[in-house]
Amino acid sequence: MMELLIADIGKEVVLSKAEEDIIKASFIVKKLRKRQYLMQFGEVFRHLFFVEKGMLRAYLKGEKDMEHVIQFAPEGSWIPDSFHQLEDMEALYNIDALEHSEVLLIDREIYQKLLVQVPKLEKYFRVAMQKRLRALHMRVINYLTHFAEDKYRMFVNTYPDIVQRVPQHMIASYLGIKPETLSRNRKKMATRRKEPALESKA
Amino acid sequence: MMELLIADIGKEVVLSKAEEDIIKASFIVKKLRKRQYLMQFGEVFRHLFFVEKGMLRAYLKGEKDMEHVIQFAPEGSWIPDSFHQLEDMEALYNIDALEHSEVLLIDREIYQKLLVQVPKLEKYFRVAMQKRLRALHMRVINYLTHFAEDKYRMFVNTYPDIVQRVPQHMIASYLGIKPETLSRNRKKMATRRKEPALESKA
DNA sequence: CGGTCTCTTGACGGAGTTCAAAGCTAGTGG
DNA sequence: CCACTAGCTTTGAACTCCGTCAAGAGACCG
Repeated sequence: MMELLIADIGKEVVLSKAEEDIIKASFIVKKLRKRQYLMQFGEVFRHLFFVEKGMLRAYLKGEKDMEHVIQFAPEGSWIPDSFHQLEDMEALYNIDALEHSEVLLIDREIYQKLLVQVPKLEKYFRVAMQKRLRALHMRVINYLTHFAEDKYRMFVNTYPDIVQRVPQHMIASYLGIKPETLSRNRKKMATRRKEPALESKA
Repeated sequence: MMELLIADIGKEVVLSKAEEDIIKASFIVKKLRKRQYLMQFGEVFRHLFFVEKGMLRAYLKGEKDMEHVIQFAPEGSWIPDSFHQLEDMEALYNIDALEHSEVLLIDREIYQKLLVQVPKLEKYFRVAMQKRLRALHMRVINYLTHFAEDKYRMFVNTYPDIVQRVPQHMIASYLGIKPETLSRNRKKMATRRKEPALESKA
């Protein structure tokens, strides 16, 4: 229980057994079945979430119920996109489970207390935030390189594991392209790899 | 001198006169003329920058010397995109001045010391980082809306001041569209506003 | 007043979207 | 355990928005 969280923190700072116990006591475990909501647009959210097992997704709905995927959160991730909203506030998006998942919840008030009890966590969270900033940055840069094919290629390189686990149309949504376009591009990429040089006559 | 920085910090935390002085002593003022570089791709950068006056821009060069604007930084901003890289590292992009500007530099080692001397700055910087995360988030969401016109409209709503001060082609670059496209869209938007209903015959 | 920088406009081509339909796959319930 | 359905991927054809290339006009600065 909570091994992944403890391990993730352990990558940044060294925890005593006592500190581990304090941390563990601050979280609540919640199990989600596939498709189940963790949070919905407009709710006031009082918690931070760590994905211990499975995969979650943050997304919002645009025109004609178009879904825009904001973030994929496989086990080991914080969601939403860590901590950029610590004040009380209505959620800007929906979060649901793409697989049967286990999520660790921490109330934001308890989170504040935890930081006082185990100050070295400050560093852990600051680093997590920096990682997210960097990732978002790379994503923006990715969007600026124009072609859909390049965007997809970059996504596959960066998140090979996620590609295997989520439906294609959600990746398309994350990249800001249509599922049909992604399907066609994948085909193009595949055939190109098979026939690097093409004979004009047999 | 440094009024804007002190005022910006003052919005988050209350500073004593002594603390103000410590802060002021930690920064160096640098004046930049229009087009002058503050930092170039590949340099190891040892400083954080606060824009006290004028406007700066972070950008990178892609294929065929295409410039991609990453960030606009008017007075009151930190650049680059605050703090996601505090370790020694080569700059990922160029930063130059779009107007005659004044920038406050702080060496990263001195920055670390400053945080120890004036711990309440931790909060200021954490909040600044959160603001950046949120802004980047909104930008990603903006990219997901397909049409160039929508992207531009959203930019104008979010940064009406910047629109007035920087060349259009840089805004186009920031949005990931071509200057020609932006020009055409602006025209469409303008004419549409002038003639909401159109007579088919005179 | 000359050069650079910027914005505009036109014509053409190409990448991506839309709409529609059919084939696949996997989860669910009988 | 099979059958059925709902969700997902693929494919096609027509169309649209955007990019490319090119040229010209206006604005600013030295």
